[in-house]
Amino acid sequence: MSLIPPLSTDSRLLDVAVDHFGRLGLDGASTRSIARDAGTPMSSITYHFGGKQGLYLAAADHIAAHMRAQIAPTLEHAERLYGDQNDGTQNDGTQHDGTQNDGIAARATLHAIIAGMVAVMLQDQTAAMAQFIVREQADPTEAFDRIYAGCMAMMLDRITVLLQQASGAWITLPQAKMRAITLLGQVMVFRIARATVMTGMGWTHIGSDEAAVITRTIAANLDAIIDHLQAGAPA
Amino acid sequence: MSLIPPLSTDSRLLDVAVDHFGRLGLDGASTRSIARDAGTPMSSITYHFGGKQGLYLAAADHIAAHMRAQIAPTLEHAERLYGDQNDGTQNDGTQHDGTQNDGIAARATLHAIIAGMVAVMLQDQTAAMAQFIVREQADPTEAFDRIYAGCMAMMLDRITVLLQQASGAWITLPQAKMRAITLLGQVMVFRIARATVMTGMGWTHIGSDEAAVITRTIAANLDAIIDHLQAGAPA
DNA sequence: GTCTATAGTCGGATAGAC
DNA sequence: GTCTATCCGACTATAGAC
Repeated sequence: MSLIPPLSTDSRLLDVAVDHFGRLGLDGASTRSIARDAGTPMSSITYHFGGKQGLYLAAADHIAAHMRAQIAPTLEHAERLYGDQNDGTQNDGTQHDGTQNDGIAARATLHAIIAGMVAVMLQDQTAAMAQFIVREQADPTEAFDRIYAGCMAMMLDRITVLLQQASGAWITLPQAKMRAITLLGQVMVFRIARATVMTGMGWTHIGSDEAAVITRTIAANLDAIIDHLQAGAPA
Repeated sequence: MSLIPPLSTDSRLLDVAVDHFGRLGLDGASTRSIARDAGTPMSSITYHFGGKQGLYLAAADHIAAHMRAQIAPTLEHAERLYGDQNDGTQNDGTQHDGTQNDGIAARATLHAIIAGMVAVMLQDQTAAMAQFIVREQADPTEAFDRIYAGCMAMMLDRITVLLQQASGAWITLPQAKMRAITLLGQVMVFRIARATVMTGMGWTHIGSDEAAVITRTIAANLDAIIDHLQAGAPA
């Protein structure tokens, strides 16, 4: 919320806090270390955020904002390319005919979103954020509510609606949401179970080649699932 | 390893340790609390396990053993039903003809394994274990190696081979392993992102109905993926 | 084998100087 | 707004009684 460039005390504290809280948890992280890494005395945390807990909640908001900022451009770009799914007009102003084109556009939008999510998951800086979120899922506090409302709800809902459109509305909304969650799992596993992926695949790092393999695999699964749903076989 | 029923000091310590280390991590958990919950003085940890780190590694082995014990029966049962994939004989002694039957048997075995894994993930007691494993993936120590070697390698490899057989060998081994990992992700998400699932689906608990919905959804995705691969469209 | 007592370190909160 | 100094509680490890 600061107007000063990117180096104010509270902004530095937030970045360090996300990293430390993510890696160590609320109890595990120490305000002393966070303050030291941010180059400020410990009592500045009390001054700016009211205490450890206040900093923790601010870190949660910071994570939600980061995720939103990373995903939003992909979402907008995809929907600009393939047309808004919610009205009957393409971005060039022509009408399209409903189910068929909607399905194709929805599928393409889904591919773009999934690719964007994979890219975010492969960023180094999302490691701590992912751990923060995972910890909050295991024992949700107010921080989870903020992250859920701040970015997860939007992403899940968007993917759910697109899946329903892409499958030709053969499935109910809860069924589509379940599919959206399994898609989330397929993307998430490459962040959360990174060590298993590296060991299992025999990879030493994840470069552009490995990233492409990951994206292609999930994209192929997505196509398989949509085709299956279009064939009218909801489970 | 104790021969005394199920209540020896070290056995109680191990159970409590898995829970505490899982929820709080190596640094976050305290030997004081673990000892207190196990009803034994803190110094018994030094005596039985050499210290905090020793207890931590023992907890990792305990987790691997638990997972193996939970999954092994499902694996054996499935392969007893549908025949061993590695030789040419059914369990009734008759020969089968190769690709076609192998594919059907492999698919059925995969369904049984996935259902078993989902059931394990929905157990309350796997919450702490999953968190333990997630934490080790983010910053692997010797504990991860033990868990990977102790159960994950076996499960991943088995699923990989079965996927290859079920798809009629249209895909390479690395491609099959990638699919196995995405399957793992679909199962995992219902444990790791439990709060998101509950909020997103509007569930208040996961009973047998919800468990059935989860299993059916992943099973449908599995069929979709296998069908897609059989059609000869590897990504 | 089991337990008590203690040494030494590090944590968060806070008061108050500047 | 920024920083120092201090209080008090919790932690691991260890020595040694029984």
